[in-house]
Amino acid sequence: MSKSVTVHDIAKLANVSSATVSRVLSNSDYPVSEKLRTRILQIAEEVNYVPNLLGKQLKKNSTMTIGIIIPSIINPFYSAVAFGVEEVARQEGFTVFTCNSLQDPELEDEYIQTMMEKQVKGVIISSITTNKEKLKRLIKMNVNVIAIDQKLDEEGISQIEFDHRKGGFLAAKYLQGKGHTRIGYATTKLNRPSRKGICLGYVDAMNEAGLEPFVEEYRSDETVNPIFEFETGRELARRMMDAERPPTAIFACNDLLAFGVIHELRARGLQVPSDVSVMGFDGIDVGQMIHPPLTTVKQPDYEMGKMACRMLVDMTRGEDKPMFNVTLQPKVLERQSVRDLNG
Amino acid sequence: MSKSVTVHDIAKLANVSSATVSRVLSNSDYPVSEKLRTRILQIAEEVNYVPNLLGKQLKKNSTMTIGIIIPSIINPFYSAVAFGVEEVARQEGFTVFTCNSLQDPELEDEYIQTMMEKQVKGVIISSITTNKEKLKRLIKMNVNVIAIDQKLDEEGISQIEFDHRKGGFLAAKYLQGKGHTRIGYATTKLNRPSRKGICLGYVDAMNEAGLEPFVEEYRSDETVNPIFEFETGRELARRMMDAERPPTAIFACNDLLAFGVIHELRARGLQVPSDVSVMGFDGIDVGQMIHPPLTTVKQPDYEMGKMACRMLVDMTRGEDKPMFNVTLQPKVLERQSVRDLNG
DNA sequence: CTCTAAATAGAAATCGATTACTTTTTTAGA
DNA sequence: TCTAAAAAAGTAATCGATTTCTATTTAGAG
Repeated sequence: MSKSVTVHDIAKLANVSSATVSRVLSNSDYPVSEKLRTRILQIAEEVNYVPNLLGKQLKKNSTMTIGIIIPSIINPFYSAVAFGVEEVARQEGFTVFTCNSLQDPELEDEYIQTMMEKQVKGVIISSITTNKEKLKRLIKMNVNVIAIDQKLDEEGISQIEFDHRKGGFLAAKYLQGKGHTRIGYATTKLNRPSRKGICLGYVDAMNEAGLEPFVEEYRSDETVNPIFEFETGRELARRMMDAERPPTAIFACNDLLAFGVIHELRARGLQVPSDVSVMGFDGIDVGQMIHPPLTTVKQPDYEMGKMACRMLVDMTRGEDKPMFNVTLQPKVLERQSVRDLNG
Repeated sequence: MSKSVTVHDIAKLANVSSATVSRVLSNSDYPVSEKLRTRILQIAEEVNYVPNLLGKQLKKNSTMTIGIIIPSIINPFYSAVAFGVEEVARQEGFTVFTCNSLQDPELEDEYIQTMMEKQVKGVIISSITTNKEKLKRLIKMNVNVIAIDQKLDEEGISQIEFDHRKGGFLAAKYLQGKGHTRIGYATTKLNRPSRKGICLGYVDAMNEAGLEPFVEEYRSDETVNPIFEFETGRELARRMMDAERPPTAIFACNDLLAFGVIHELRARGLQVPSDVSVMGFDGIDVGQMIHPPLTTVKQPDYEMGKMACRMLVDMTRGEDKPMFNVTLQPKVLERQSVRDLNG
C-alpha cells in the first residue's frame, strides 16, 4: 500500500542528495555536517524510514544471513542445536534461515541451492547426503560451511565433530562398571557415520571386556518423527527381551529410543532399573523429567550450535578463512535408570 | 573468491543481450527463439550459474521469505508449530527466518524491525508484547501478519486462536467426570491471555459443579527453558500437596509442568494415577512416552503452524487481503494419568 | 507483392542503497 | 593574504536481475 520511503524520498524532503542521506543513515564515517545530519535523522524518524536491506546487500554483496539445515526441528536434539545457533547469530547481528531436510537428500540439495541464491554468508549443516556436489558448489561460491553432527570429509568445510565412538565406548564401559555383562545395543538403521560410530564404540568396549556384543538394529528407514523413534525403541526392546538370553542392560542409540525401550519393559511388567537397566544417548532435557531419570551420554547440542555459529561468524569476519576441526567429547550423565549389580 | 557469474557474463559468452538471458533463465513468457534459448541454457549450465536473488527481489519487490517469531524453539510446542510452518512454506517455495524472542518485548521488536528491513512477505508471531507500535508499522509496510497462540487484537492482523478457556473447562470437566472433586490447577504466572484463559475455563467448570477452585500460581517470571517449567511443576506440586486439603487431581497449565508435578508426587511416594491424578495441557509428543502416559488437552501445534503458513501464503497471493480469524478447538487426549474414582 | 501484426532481440531504465569520483567550501599553515 | 589540504556536498555509476521501450525481423492476409 503506502509505497515505502527510500533514501531518495528523504533526500528530496531535506533538500540534499541521496548520498548524504545514505551517509547519515548508514552511519558511514564519511563526514557530514552536524546540521544536515540532525535534519536528515529527524526527517527519517518522521516518515518512519525503514531501510530496504535488499538494496544495501546487493550493493555490498553481503547479507548478514546464515542458514541452518537439519533433519527436523521437532527432534529435541536439533532444536537445541538450532537454539544455540540462533542465540549467537542474534548477538552478532545475523538472521537465520531454518531448513528441515527431513533426511531427504533431494530436499537437502534444494535447500543448499536456495541458500546460495539467497546469498547467505554461511551454512551450518547436518548433512546426510553422500553426493556432495551441491555442497562443493556452495564452498566454491565462497559460502562458509560448517558440518555438525554428521561428519563431512570435504575440502574447505570446517567440522564440529562429536566423538560418537568414544560415547558408545563410555556407555558400554559404564554399564560394565555397574556389573552388567549381558549388554544389548538397540539402534536405528546403521546407515550413518554417527550411528556406526556409537555402535563401534560399544563393540570395542564389549570386546575389550571379553563380552559378546548384542546389537539389535531396526532396519527400516527412519522418518523424522520422534514418535517413530519411540516406537522403534519398543520394537527393539521386544526383540531383545524375547531373545534366548535377554540382556540385563539395554543401551539405546538415542534418548527417544530409550524412552520406547523403557515403555516396553514396563509393559512387560519389568522394572527399570531393578529388573533391566536402560541407558540413552544424546542427553535431551526431557530425559531428566521421566521416570526413572535417564542415565545417558551427553552430546552437547546447545553448545554445539553456539560453537558452530561462533565459528561461522569468525570465518565471515576473517580475511583469511582458517579451517577448524573441533571434536567434542562425550560425557556420561549418571541418573537413575541403571542398576548397580556390584555387591 | 571466484566472482559469481551474472546474467551479463552469460550474455557476453552467448553473444546476446542480458535481457534475453534473463528472459530465458527466469522462465519469462516473453518469446525467445529456441536456438538462443538452448544456447543460453547450456552456457548457464556450463558456468554453474546461480541467480542472485537479491537483484531479482529488489527489482520485483518481492522476496518469497517469511518470518516466524516465537518465544523459543526448544519448547516442544513451538518447535512443532515451526515445523508445520516450515513444511507449508517449503511446498510453496518460501523460506523461513526463525526468531526466538525469548519472551523479551525488546527482542521481539528488534526482530520485527529486522523482518521489515529484510522485506519478508509475512510474519507469523506469537507475541507477548503489550506495546504494539512495531507491529502496526509492520502492517503499514504491507507485511502480512498472523498471530498465533497469543491473541493479538489489532486491526489488520489475522489470528489463529486457540480456545484456551474451553480447554481449561474441558480438562476440569473431564476430571470431574472421573469423580474428582478436589482438583487443583497448577500454573505459571498468569500474565498472558492464554494462561488466563485456561485458568478461567477451569474456574468456570469448578463453579458450574459447585466445587471450590484451587489455583496455585508460580509468580516469578518465566524463562524460556523447558527445565524451568519442569521445576516449576515440582514446586507447585509441593505446595499443593502440603496444603491443608491436598487435591486428588492436579491439572497443569502445560505438559512440561505436568512432568514436574508427576516427578514430585513420585518423590513423595505417591503413585500416579492411583494416589493422585495428573492432567497436562498442550499434548506434546513426549507426553505419550513417559509413565504414565499423560492425559492432556491437545492444542494442535503442528496443524496450527501449517494453517498459519497456509493463510499467509494465500494472503500473499490474493490481491485483496481477506482477514481470517480461526479458532481452533481443544480436545482431551485420554491416556493413563487420571484415575477414575467412580465405582 | 504490399502491408500489418506478431515474434524476436537489444538498449537502457529500474529497483534502493552505497560509493567512487568530482566539485565546492572551509580551514589551517606559511 | 595566499595556498594546500581537509571537509562537506553532490553526481553518477554500481550491485544483478528484470522490464519497458525501441528496433528489427518474420509471417500471414489481402
